[in-house]
Amino acid sequence: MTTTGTGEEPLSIGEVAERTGLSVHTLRFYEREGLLVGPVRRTSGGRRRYTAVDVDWLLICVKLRESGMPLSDLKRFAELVRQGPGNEAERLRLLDAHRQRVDTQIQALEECRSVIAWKVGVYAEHLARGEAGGLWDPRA
Amino acid sequence: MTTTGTGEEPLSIGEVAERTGLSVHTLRFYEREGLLVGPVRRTSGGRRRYTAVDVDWLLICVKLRESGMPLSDLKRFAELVRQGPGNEAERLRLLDAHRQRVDTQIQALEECRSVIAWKVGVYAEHLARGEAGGLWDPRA
DNA sequence: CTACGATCTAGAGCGAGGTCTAGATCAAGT
DNA sequence: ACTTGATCTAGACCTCGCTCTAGATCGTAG
Repeated sequence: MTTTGTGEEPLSIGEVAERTGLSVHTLRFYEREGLLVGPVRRTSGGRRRYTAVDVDWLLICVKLRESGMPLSDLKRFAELVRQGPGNEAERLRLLDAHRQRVDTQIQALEECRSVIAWKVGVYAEHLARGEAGGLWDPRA
Repeated sequence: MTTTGTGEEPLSIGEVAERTGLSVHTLRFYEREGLLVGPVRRTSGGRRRYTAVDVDWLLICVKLRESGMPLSDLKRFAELVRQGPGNEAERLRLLDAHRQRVDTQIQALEECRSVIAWKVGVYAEHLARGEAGGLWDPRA
């Protein structure tokens, strides 16, 4: 699953940026912040070489961020993984709490959507009844 | 719909804060930023008195913000309403564009949720199979 | 009249999450 | 060797959306 692309050759930061949708700046920033699971390998010349594992982790980060997980939680999660086996229960708690937040967020958004859709309907109907609609405005 | 409460008596900023969930600071901030549809009435002594219309507008603002509309768009929308009838088409465009963004966002969140749920499942299963699980870790 | 809490204005401060700059180095093409 | 473009580091800077402070005033309950 989560195939990263070209088999096994490590990728440059630019290539990873393309594949993850993060900017190279952000990739370096995330690394500095300790959001990665391990230190990224380097070439003899000092350039970063990302492995498929690195990229898979980043893709998960993207999903977690996209769904609103704060960097601090992401960092905590990365720390747990870095520590190795033994703390799976905590990792689970962290993820599950986030999942619940996402569910809540989806519900909230759906409510927003219906309010907005209703207002859109009001305007659409108004316009359909003719631009010339005289007595209208009721503050909305 | 959107009954605001006590019939018709204007409300103080504190009462509006309670009813909208915004802080009094934020209410003043929104006003300064031109996010309200009209200038808020004042008592002789200079205190704000919000009408039911003001509060209804604020409740809509809350929904739009909650669903991620930037303050700049909210401001634009307020300006359009302030200008009065004649620009309904633009109001509609603005709202409808936002509705689409909300839909996209919901879809994205649902995808995130399923990725997260999958990972939660992986951990849960691992833990169920016994804490003592020896060979495990695969970087996640 | 006195207290006390709520409100007022103007403006500073803050936390999150990047984003960009400068100046140097690396690596590949010609 | 030279040019070009990608990367490197450290650190400054930016936007967004509030949030808070100071110091004054209002208004209601004793």
